[in-house]
Amino acid sequence: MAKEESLDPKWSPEVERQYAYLTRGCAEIIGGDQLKRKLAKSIESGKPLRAKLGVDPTAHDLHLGFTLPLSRLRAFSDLGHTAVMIVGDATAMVGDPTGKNKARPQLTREMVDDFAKSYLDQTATVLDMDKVEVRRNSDWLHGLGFTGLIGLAAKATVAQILARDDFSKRYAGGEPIHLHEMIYPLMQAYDSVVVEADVEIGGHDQLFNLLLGRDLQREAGQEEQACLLTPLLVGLDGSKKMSKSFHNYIGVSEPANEMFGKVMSIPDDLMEDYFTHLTSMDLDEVAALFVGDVNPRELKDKLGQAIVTRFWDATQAADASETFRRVISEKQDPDDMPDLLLEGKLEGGSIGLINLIVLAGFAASNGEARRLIKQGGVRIDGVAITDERSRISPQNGQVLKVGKRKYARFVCG
RNA sequence: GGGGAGAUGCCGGAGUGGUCAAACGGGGCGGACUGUAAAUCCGUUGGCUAUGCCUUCGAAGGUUCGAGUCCUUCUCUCCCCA
Repeated sequence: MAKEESLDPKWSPEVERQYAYLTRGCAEIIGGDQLKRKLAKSIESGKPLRAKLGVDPTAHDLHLGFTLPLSRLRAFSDLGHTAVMIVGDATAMVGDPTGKNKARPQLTREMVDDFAKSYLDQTATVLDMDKVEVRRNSDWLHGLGFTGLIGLAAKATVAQILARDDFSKRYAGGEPIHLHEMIYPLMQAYDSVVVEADVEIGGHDQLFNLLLGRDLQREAGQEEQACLLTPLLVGLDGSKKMSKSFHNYIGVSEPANEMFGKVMSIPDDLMEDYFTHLTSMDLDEVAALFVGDVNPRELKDKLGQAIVTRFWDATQAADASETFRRVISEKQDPDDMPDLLLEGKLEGGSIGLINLIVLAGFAASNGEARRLIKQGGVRIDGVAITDERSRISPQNGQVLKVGKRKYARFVCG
């Protein structure tokens, strides 16, 4: 990469500025030199570049990992280029095989439409949707027909597709690979041809897919797209990539307190990564944070507030920080907690503790409630109760605490 | 079309007739500790009207006093040959 750039040092400062802005935090850049050339041309002609990001609507929640490519797309629109967001409603029904060790369940039309809507809503937390060109790839993919599909399929070889890490692993591991999954990369690569993308943005695991876009564009007589690969954000567990299926994610629309708390739970080593990729802080500034003696707790608090501010606002961020300190660090009760209506639930003014916990929704079964009690995780007004057979006579306003974070206030009659 | 292997709890993966609600690991949960919902350590992890009972090891039948473990059929997957 460095070599490629040094070949042509004549780029104007404006090209370099835009390039740096657009590629901030990228894990890999394919065709970086091409991108600079495109930028130079665009600046000269006043014609904006077309930056493509494809998103398959396959679930309701958008998590912070998705915001990395979204932020790159945002960078393009910030600079006056055209952000093209492709809602992969056709590809979603096939299912991206990337990183999967098994085929995804087939989604129905209704599910995809539903997901697409909530995706776009959540995307608005990062992008200014008025500036985004939204396209659905069913518009062209569904009209391809069998002949068109054959034509597409002729563009790649089985060996090429199988060379992908995820496929080869599945193949080697004796996992099923369906034909339609092999078509997937072609479908999304074809999108690039249709929207005439100058740049495509994607997660690092999408490398193969995006490269195929370049191939198809070349064959179609278009200039190849540059590819900006964002790193895969590591999830809360500190090892696997953030993903819904690993339960290690923070959703973009989670409540401020929840979001803040989850940030506080990341391993310390992850902080720099999160500062880099989830805030817009200057990279030098980020690096400076980690120089010398730093209190990880303070730093993580700062990180949490920065992230909550981005998705909510500064006031909520400050509140979340404060609440966390009081409730978690100092083990005080939070200000607001759900009421637990006990009217009609009591017998002779009392109730079994186990029933109470299940009633509050803090345990899925009596057995779980019993376990929680025995393990000392149940408190009423701060007093631990460890006898599973206890009967409680709840008083209005008393606080039931289960585990570290589950609270309810009794409301009697 | 032929031959072989396999399907176990949230996940991975042991288990080959009773002592199996099922080893072990991961994850989850609880506790202690702490600078945090980090790290570490300890405990726990099917359900119930609970020293017993019920449901669970791809599905349905069967053998047996007794089956995750044996038999039959079925469903699904993988591999090899054609």
